Amino acid sequence: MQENRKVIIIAGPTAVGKTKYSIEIAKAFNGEIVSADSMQIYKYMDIGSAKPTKEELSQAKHYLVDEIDPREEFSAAEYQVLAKKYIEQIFESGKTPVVSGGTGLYINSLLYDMDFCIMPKQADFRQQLEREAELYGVEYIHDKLKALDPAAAERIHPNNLKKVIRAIEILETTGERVREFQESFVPTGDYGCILIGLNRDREELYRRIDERVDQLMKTGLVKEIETLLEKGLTENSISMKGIGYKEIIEYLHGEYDLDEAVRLVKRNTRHYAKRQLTWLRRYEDMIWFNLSEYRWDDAALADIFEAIRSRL
RNA sequence: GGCGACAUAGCCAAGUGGUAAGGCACGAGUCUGCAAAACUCUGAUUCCCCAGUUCAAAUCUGGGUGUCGCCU
Repeated sequence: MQENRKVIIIAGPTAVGKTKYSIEIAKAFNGEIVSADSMQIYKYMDIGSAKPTKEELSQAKHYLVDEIDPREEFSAAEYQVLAKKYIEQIFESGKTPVVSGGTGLYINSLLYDMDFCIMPKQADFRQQLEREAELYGVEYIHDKLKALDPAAAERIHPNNLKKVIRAIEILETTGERVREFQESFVPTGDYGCILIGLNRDREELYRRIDERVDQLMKTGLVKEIETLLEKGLTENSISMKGIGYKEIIEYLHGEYDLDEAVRLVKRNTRHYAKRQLTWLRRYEDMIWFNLSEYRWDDAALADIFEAIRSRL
C-alpha cells in the first residue's frame, strides 16, 4: 500500500452538512473534492439532489458533480473508474483527494478492490427474467438461481428480485458466481484512506431533513422536474428514481396532491438517512463526529482537522 | 342536564364468547454493475378502570371515567 498517498473520505447521512464540511476540509489540506453521490453526479438535477451552490463549488475544485447526463445509464462500476481516475489526477498534481458523499456502494468501490466484472448489459435477458417473475412469481426465479448457485440463493431473499436476476445474469454470461462482499474484503492498494464520519443526533438530523425539503420546494423543485420531463426523462429513468424526483413526478401525474408529495419526500429522505447510517456503521476505521455535540462548526472542524492531521 | 356513539401498540385500525389481523411511524439490519435503488426483521402476557356472568370475555351484563356528536 502506498501509505504516503492518503485519500480523505467524508461520509455521512444526507443533510448532515457534508458539503460545507468537505469544502472546509479541502481548503485546509490543499484538497480537491471527488463526490461520491449518486444523484449530484447528474446534470440538470440541481435542486432535488441538493447540489453544492455555485458559490460553494467555487471554493474548492469538485469532480463528479454535474458531470453525467441524466438520460444516460450510469452505475457504480462506471463511478469506480471515473473516481479512481480523478483521484490519481489529484495525487499527480500534488494535492489531496477529498471524497465526499453518502452513497455507500460508491465509497466501497474506492475503499476495496471491488471488481465489477466487465459485463455488457443484457437488457433482453433481464427483461425476460422480469417477465417470468411477473408470470410465475418471484419464487420461480429464485428456484432458478438455487439450481445454478445454491450459496447465492441462500443469501439473496426471493423478494429481492433485482439481486436474484443479477446473480443469474452473471452466471449465464460469465459463468462466474456473484461474489459476496465478505468474500473479497480487500482494501485497495492504490492509496490509503482516512475515513471521517459525520453524524448528528437523530432528532436534529430529521429536523434538518424536513427543513431542507421545505427549502427545495421553495427553490423550485417542481419547476426543475418539469424541465427534466421536457428533456425527455420519465419516471422510468434511473436518475428519476431519486428521492424528491419520483414523488414529485407522481404528483405531476395526479397521483396525489402536493402536500402529500412533500410529506413523502420528507419521510423517504428520513428513511434514506437511516439506511445510510446502517451502511456507514460497518466501517470499522471510521472516525465519527457527532456534530450535534458542537456549538460551532469551527470547533467541530478543529477536531476533525486534528484527527486527519494525525493520520496523514 | 338529557339522549346516543365510541374507548384495542406512538398513530390508523380489524376482531361481537375460544386465547389480540393488518397498515403507517419508530427502531434494527442486508448489500459486488439501476444503490436517493432493491430487500429483510422487530412491537400489546393484553384491549380505559372496577365488579359480575361463563369452563372460557377485547367481545355479554352492571357501575365508573374519558372523548365525540345531537338535544335542552
